Amino acid sequence: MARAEFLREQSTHIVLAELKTACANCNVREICQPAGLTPEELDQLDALVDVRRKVKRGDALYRAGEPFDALYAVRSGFFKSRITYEDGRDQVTGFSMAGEILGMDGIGQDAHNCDAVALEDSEVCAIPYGRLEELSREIGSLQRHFHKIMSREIVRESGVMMLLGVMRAEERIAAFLLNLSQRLNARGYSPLEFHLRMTREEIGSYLGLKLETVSRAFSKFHKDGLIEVEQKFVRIKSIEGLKQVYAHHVN
Amino acid sequence: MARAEFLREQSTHIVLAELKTACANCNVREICQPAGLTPEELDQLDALVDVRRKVKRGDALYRAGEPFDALYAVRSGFFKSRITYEDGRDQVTGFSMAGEILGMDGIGQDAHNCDAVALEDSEVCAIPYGRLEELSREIGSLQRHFHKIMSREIVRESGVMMLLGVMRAEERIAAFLLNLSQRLNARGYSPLEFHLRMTREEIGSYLGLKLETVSRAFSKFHKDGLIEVEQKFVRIKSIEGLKQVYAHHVN
DNA sequence: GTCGCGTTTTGATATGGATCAAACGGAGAG
DNA sequence: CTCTCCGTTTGATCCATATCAAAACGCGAC
Repeated sequence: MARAEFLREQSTHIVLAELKTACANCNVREICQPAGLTPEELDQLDALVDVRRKVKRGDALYRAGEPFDALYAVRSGFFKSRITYEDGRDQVTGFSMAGEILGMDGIGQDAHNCDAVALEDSEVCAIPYGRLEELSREIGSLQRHFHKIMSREIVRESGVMMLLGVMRAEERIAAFLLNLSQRLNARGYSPLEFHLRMTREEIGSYLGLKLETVSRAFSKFHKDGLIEVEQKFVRIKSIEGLKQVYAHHVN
Repeated sequence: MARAEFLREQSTHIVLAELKTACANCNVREICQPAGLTPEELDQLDALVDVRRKVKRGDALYRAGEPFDALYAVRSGFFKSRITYEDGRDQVTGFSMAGEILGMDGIGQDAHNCDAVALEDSEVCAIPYGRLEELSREIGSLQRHFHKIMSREIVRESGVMMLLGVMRAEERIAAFLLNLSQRLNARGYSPLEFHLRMTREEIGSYLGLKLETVSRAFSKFHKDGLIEVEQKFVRIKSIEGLKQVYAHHVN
C-alpha cells in the first residue's frame, strides 16, 4: 500500500533522529563507517562528527560562495544541490538522501560551489574538514574511504553528463527513476514504491528537460503499465520495462 | 601568425620531453608541485612519479574496466576521456592538456571508468596511487593539494552539466572555446590562437551536439567577426564577443 | 469548511538542432 | 604528381522537445 510505505519511511527517519548520535549506530555509512575501524578509531570518528544540524524544508544547508569548512553526512531527509548562473538560469546538479555526503565541491576553492537546499525537514552531521584531513592521515582506511567517495562523485557526475549529452527525454526519466529506486533500495527502503521529494520542475532541471516533458513521460510510462503515479507517489510496476526504455532505442 | 604559434607550442613540448624527469623542473604543477614542499619532500615526490610513459596518437592510456593503480599527469600532448555505453553510444567527458591530471574516476571502484585516448602523441607521468596515498599521509600539503584537485574535477563536471542542461548550442560552443583559451593561457600558451586537437565530432560529443551543429556555430562566429577558423586552427578575435554569446540570451 | 496558490496534466503550436544529403578540401599513400 | 579518404561545410527537411495556454488538482491558510 502506497501511503503505508511512505509512512514507514517517515517513521524510520524519526526513529533515527531520536537515537543518540554515534557513528556506531548511525546508518550514514558512507564516511562514518569505513570497514575495518578499530573501536578506538571509531571513537575518534565519533569525536569528529559530533556537530549535528537540523535543516528545515526549503532552507539551505549552505550556499554557493560561502566559506567551506565542513562536509555533511545526511542523517535523514532529502536535499537538492543547485547551481545558479550569473544570468539567473539555474540547474539542479544532484539529489542527496540519507546516508550520502554533501559538500565535496567546496574543497577545491575553500568555498561552496552550489546551494544545498533541503526538500524536506532534514538532519545532517557536520564533518569539520580540517579534522577529517588530520584523521585520515592517521587512519589509512578512512583516507582510502574518503578518496573513494570523492571519486564516486566524479563518476556519478559523468553518468549525469551521459544522461544530458546522449539520452532522449524518456530515457533520462527512466534512468532517473531506476537510479532513485536503486539508491532507496541500498538504504533499506522499498525500491518499488516511494515518494518523490522534488517537483516535476526540479526533476526537469536535473535532467535538462522542461516540467511538461517530465509530466508527459510519467503519463506515458503509466499508459504503458510501467509505473503508477499519484502526485509525488510513485510505484514501479516493471523495473525491466523501465530498463528497456533506454536499452531499446535504435542505433 | 597562426602557424608560427602552432609551431611554438609544438617545440615547447619537445623541449619539455627532453628535460630530465624531475618534479622540480616539470611544468605539471597540479600534483607535482603543491606550494611549500621542502627540498626533501620534493625528492620524495620525484621518487613517486618516476614512471614515464609515451602514448601515441589514437592509443589509449587506459580503458574502462582496466584495473586502476595510478593517476597520470599529462606532461605533453592532449587526451580525451570517453565513456562508452552498453548500447554503443558514447560521450566524450573531457579533454586533458599538459599539466592536468587523469584517472581520478578510477579510485572509487579500483577500475577505470572511462577510456583516456591520446589526440596527439603524448607523454605522461604515472603516479602510483598507493604510494600517493602513503606520501599524502606524510606530507599534509600534498594531501590538501590532492583533495583540491579531486574537488575541482567535481566542480568542472558540474560546469559541464550546466553546459549540457541549460545552454543552447552556440552558448555551449562559445563556452567551450573560452574554456580552452583560458586553460591554454594558464599553461603559458597563447589564449587567442591555438590548434584544436579534436575533431568537430569530438567537440560535439562533449557538448551534446552533432558535428554539423558545431561546424555551423563556428561559421556563424566567423561571420560575426568573433573568430577565424581554418580547419583545426582557431584565432579568437573577440573574447568579449564570445562572452556575450551567452551573457546575451533572453529570459 | 472555503479560498487561493502552486503544482501537475494535457493540448496545440513553434522551433532549435538533428538528420539526410551532397560537395568540398587537405593530408597522406603511392 | 594524382588518388583516396576522412573531416568539414553547407543546404533542405524533419522531429523531439520547448513554449504557450488552460484546466484540474491538492494542500495549506484562514
